[in-house]
Amino acid sequence: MSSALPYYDDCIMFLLAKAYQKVLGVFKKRLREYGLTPVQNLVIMALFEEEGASAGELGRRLTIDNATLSGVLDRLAEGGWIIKETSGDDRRALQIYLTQKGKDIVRTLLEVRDQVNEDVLGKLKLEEQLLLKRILKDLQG
Amino acid sequence: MSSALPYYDDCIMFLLAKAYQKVLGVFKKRLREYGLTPVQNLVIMALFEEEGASAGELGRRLTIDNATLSGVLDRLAEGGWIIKETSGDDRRALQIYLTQKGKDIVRTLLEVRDQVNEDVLGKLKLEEQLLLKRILKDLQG
DNA sequence: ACCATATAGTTAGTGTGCGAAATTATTGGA
DNA sequence: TCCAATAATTTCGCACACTAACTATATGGT
Repeated sequence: MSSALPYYDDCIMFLLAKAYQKVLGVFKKRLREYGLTPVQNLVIMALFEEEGASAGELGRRLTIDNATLSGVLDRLAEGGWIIKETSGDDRRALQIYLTQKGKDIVRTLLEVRDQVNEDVLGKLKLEEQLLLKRILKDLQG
Repeated sequence: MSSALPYYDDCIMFLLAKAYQKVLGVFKKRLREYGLTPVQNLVIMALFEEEGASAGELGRRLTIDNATLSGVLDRLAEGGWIIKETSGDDRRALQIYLTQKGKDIVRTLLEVRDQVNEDVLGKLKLEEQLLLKRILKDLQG
């Protein structure tokens, strides 16, 4: 007498999708007042950690496709968060820098991240939080 | 003496995003030969479990936005997987059914799900798998 | 019966993700 | 030096995801 579970209750893709969408929504809402999206946030933080990075370097660091990143960078430049220069060493490549506006938002973005982490993970035991992070990293590899 | 972690190593949104993208990619690749996307797969399975469902019911079950679902249903109908009828009870609503082609793919979709689960979760201990699923469900709520 | 309100679904606009083709610049031989 | 193979980025096309606006239908109260 098996009471069949719904299909998606045993579909890891579905479970990940919905957890991700939920968390992304929280993040998005918190960023709205700054006019930034979650992905734009990630790119700003990656640039803060690696000034003058090229698009390729950012893409590798963030696992974002070149084709996707190209548009994200355009919107960030248009919003005055970053500057795209062509590299002197290799004129195919970009050197991308945060503007002052970009640098000024970094502290806020760190706070937003920590608030979202707390919102989302707060209800879990510390050991569960650590295990979850470890497993999610393992899944990527 | 804090050796600062990269920003995203302590950003649950990022960790979820990348794990999800990885698993989604595996799923997508396995479905390509059938001409279905992962989301289309989900809708077919939900319809299999709830024949004649309306768009709203599918959306609630799968946590998919009406606006998104509308396009997904169009593409499924165009591919001959489903039929959209307007309900007699309430002419605003749809009654959506699998075609024979849609019913015939169900067994395959179950196999694909199980293969992907095995691919992705196989390296984890069983207790880790269960904990992961539980936590992901908790995050949604 | 009538109208305000609510509900089901579609459409438009923006952002993201990804495969594939195109563009421009670099490099390693022949 | 010149040309083929590579590499960095962009562009195009398609599929979602989500917000807001819109259409069509239902419903409840007067």
